[in-house]
Amino acid sequence: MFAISRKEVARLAGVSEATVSRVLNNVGPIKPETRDKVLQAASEVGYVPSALAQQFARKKSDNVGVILPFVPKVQLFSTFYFSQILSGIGEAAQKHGYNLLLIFRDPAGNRNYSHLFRAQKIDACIMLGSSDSEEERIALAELEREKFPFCLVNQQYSEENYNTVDADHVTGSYEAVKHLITGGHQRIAFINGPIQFSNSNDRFRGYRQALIDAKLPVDNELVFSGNYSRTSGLQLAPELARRIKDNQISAIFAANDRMAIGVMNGLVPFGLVAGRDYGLVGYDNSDGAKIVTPSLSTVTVPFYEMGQQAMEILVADLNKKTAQQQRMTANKVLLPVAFIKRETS
Amino acid sequence: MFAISRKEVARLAGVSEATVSRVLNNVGPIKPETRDKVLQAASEVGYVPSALAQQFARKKSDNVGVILPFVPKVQLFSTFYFSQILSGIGEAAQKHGYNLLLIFRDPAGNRNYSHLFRAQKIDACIMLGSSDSEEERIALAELEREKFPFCLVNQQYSEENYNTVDADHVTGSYEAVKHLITGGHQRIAFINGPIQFSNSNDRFRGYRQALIDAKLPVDNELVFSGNYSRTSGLQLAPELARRIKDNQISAIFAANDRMAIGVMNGLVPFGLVAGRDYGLVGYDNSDGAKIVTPSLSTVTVPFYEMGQQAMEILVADLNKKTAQQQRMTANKVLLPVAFIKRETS
DNA sequence: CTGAAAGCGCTTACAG
DNA sequence: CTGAAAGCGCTTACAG
Repeated sequence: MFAISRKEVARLAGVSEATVSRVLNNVGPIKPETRDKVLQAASEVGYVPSALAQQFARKKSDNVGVILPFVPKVQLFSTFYFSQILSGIGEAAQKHGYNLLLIFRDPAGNRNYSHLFRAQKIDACIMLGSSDSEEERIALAELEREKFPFCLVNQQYSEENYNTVDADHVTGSYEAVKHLITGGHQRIAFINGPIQFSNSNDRFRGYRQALIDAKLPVDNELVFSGNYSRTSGLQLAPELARRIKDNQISAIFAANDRMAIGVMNGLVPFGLVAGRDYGLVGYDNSDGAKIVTPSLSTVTVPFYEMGQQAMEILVADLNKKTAQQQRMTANKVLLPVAFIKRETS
Repeated sequence: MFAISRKEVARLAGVSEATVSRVLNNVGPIKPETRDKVLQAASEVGYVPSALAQQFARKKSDNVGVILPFVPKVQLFSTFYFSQILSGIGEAAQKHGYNLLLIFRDPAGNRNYSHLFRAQKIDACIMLGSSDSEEERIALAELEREKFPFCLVNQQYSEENYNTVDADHVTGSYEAVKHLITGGHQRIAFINGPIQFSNSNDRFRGYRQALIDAKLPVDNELVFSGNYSRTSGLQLAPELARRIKDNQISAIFAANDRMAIGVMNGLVPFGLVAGRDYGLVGYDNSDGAKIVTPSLSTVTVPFYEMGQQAMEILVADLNKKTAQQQRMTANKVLLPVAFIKRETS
């Protein structure tokens, strides 16, 4: 149960403890044979440096925090969405020697992100599921003011100079709607998610522009809103069914797959089948889109790459900081998305 | 950018630094007015203790590691599965003041879990997606030998005395198959996952027992194997189609929903519809089971609770350790599952 | 009830 | 190229 100490290694190798550290950290000039002696001794006793002591001495935790919506709410979000992003973050973190600290937002709505930095629990953090609110803005502004490195994923505060990794949802939505129009649809309903998410607004802009470019009217009566859950799509079904049957709606574009699938499932009891009685396009290219019947046309988003890039940006920032570089200008990355045609459209 | 130090607080409150620590940690007897002075001073200067220094001094990282399959492979597993368990772990961790350190297994197959403990990066860990292999057994045995607290989720090494949280997959599978038998099915195929997972074996045992209890033969010709992915189910479709049409198979029980859905999707081109032309039951009650058409009968597993319990077991172990209690006997928890009837059966 | 001091196990500037 | 020593910011046994 006793940890093997550095002292032991030093004794065995016949050098000072400082030299052991230097060899193990590959720092400073070391005589090759000294290095060998130390390495030999270290592996002999199975020495493992204490990360706790290193972090303390270096004043660096090597942890990158990943902020997630508070637990019960995670379910509301697509698990697909988070898993993909998280995997991407994990891959890049591993590559650069950082640990991932998972942090669920406080249920009480408390947004004290800087506390995590002040307590030195994390060196940087990645915000997932961030949404525009007064508290969130205040919390992010504080991080910025204190120069704590962070990066937003899939959420933008356009007027702010924050690191951001997002996907081109305007174009993605534009393509989705354009596809429906090309397919002959003129009355296209849009089901959006909450407007606290910048990517909801992006989708609306794409939807709107596609209509305008096709010289079709933008009718507020055709814009609905849900909360990105399947249930919220399901609940709109009766209203949508009525309008489809009245020929007021011929196709539907939903801001994510889950709502699209909710709609699709909900319209079946009304005898309405996607792809046959109305066009339907979702968004995200989640696992669900492939397995539903008929399969769901959608827009694929490079979530994995988004996670990777967010991590890369932070690593770059952390290295700059080490190099005493001052003001860093924020990095804003926008990745491409792609429309995927399946059976519902 | 300068962290406010404890020294500052001590000066302001007119006490020693030791007293500041005592007040903030609520340890030892403190005169109420001293406490007030310190608390007042601390909040005045916005003092936040360094977690790094605390962890170092206490020789305790407050981190619980969550070991996940290595990144590319995470996709093979159901994201649903991990999200649920992770949320449960997160909830319990938060409650007890532990941080979650996400650790993806080494792609190289290296299983040096103890290194994480020796480096003091984690105080305990939870194993997700563990499967029976020589390397895994060696790595776990080492943890046990060193008395590093860990807990397995959804995987058992029955002959070993390890902390384990699992669900009663034998009964779950038994119920699923019994339901099919009750529905009049006599030739029930079983699609299992890799046998390195104890829960695959559990499912087979449940399947087998249900047949035996119903005085039906256990026919090896009816047992197939996949890898828990949708694709592996899809690939079995041609063979299954042939057998269904030959009346050799009347129903299928798949070890998870994804394979069941793969089968279901794959049989459609053969004109075979689940629930009409053959009975089908999956396992997990994933999101997918609800959205496919026809909806999939399945077995629901309390993943969230499993995560919670794993964390609770570890917290109890860690507290015991602190209290110098010696040999701890492992905790083995088996949670109940429930069959859910939907349209495919 | 409180202070002075040792100690946790490293890193790293300084001196040689 | 290497050693002696200061310092990182806490906790906690010891003394009073």
